[in-house]
Amino acid sequence: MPTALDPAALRTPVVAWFEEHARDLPWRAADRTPWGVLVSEVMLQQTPVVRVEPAWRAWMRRWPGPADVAAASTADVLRAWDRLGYPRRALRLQECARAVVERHGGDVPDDEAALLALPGVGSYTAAAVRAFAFGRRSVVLDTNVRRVLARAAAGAALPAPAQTVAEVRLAASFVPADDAGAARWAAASMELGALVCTARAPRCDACPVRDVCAWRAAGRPGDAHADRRRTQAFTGTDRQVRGRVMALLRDALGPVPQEAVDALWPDAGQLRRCVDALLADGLAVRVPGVDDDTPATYRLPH
DNA sequence: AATACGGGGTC
DNA sequence: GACCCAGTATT
Repeated sequence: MPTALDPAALRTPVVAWFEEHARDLPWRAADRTPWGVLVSEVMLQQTPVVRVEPAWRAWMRRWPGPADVAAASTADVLRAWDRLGYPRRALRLQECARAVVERHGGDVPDDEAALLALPGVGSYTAAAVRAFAFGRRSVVLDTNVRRVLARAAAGAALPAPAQTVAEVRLAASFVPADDAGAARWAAASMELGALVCTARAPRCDACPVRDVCAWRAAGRPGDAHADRRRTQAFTGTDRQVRGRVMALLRDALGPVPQEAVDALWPDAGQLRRCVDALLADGLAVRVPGVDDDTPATYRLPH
């Protein structure tokens, strides 16, 4: 086991690099609001920055605060979400807006427990909102930070498939004690992972901590967990079918007849199961025909 | 601890 | 065609 990496030896160059190279993202602007930060974090759950940015701008222009989202039609919310993926996140975001209005008078809370209690907010998002919206200390551990620490501190090519307690403890040991420093480290370490210490082709030559990186020192060994990482398929899965149904309902001007839904997918059984699941999830609504001769229609929830 | 959950860009 | 993306909720 190599000598433990001194937190400051990693932090100082990374934060300095961040001052120079931070992207100019709208949810980082001086006029940002806690709600805007929360919206960005939910949109960024499994969706890349480049796709979120335009959607976030349009969303925030249309619904600047949680009360605006709370009052909106769910159908409009789902259409504005468009193709950001996992539309249940849009549903949760609206539930979250309503919870912020009802529980907190329209102000995003800044304490961990209250944030975690909001729909769609898990450990990462709660920590990120604390740091980026309120400048408070928290342990922000997303896929970027996990990778940076796995390489720089643990000498591994990639973090383990599932987050471990040891990993959280390691991450916590790098977080400065003060609020401002912790928030800065969170943003800087994430940005390094996003721009330099990337999953695919890391730009080690441009890395501010190449001299202290354990992975680089070890000769950039391969991924030890490669055998246990299974890539999730998409083609032919329920996720693809659900996506097609949601796209049809989103783009439709009015109710969609049963036969239009039926034409979406060749496997009638799978399609049926997926539509039923969407109804159960609250992502779609089935409107029965007025009599036995008129077919049912489908639409987004109001 | 595993699994479900979108969709698109990139190598 | 595989891999990845500022994860969360459920089982």
